[in-house]
Amino acid sequence: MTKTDTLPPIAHPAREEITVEGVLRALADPVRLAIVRQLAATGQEIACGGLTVPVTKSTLTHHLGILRQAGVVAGRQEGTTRFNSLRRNDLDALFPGLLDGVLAAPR
Amino acid sequence: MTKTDTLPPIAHPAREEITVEGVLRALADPVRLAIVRQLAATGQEIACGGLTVPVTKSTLTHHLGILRQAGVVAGRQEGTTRFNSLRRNDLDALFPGLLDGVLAAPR
DNA sequence: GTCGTAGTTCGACAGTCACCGTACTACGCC
DNA sequence: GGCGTAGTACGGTGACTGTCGAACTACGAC
Repeated sequence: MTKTDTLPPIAHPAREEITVEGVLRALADPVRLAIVRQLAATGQEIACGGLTVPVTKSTLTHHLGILRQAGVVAGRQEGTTRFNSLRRNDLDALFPGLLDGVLAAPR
Repeated sequence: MTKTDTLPPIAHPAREEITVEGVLRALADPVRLAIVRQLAATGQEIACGGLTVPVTKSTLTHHLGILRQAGVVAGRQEGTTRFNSLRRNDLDALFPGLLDGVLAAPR
């Protein structure tokens, strides 16, 4: 059928699809770690333009894509703005303590 | 003086030298994750030859070097055998919950 | 001394990755 | 409609990384 059934704008992995290795690989980059830290610090959604990272827009899109594919962040489209949020519930449920351990680290 | 003062055979980072990013990067590889899992499962030292990994000896040496540099594992030389152990104390002190979260993950 | 075993070192090679600039789409406002 | 802004897609490039085989060192046993 050609009607607009559900029409998911962005693809995210289901909770069961998230793997430790994918998450670790996603977090093992200074830029992505900075993104996650900012999302965790505010505890709110942040638009791409609201993230403070030392890379260009295209590179930022690249990193957000990796974080999204790994199941670390979720994206919500609203107009031309894309709001990113941390999938804390899923990560804490799958890997309890992991995210807190990473975020608590001084460096 | 040229006497044998302490004479550390293998160089490991001090606890303060360990960084989150380094640890994450070290763990973000299936082979290294398998090594860490085996070390954690037994809770004891394991010689290089006692590790079950699908790579050659030289590649295994390479991975152990990365894990050691990151401060994840410690190596102790005894004759021609090198015993590897998990630096659980240091990791738990620096990043509480991180290692447990990783190890508890089903995949 | 000789031999076998444990592990490291040294290129070399293929694949991946972070990064960028440019071009493009989509939305909102005038 | 026309324009500016938000973000994505694409193509390319340099750097890093995982992998291997072969050569090497070091220790222990015979």
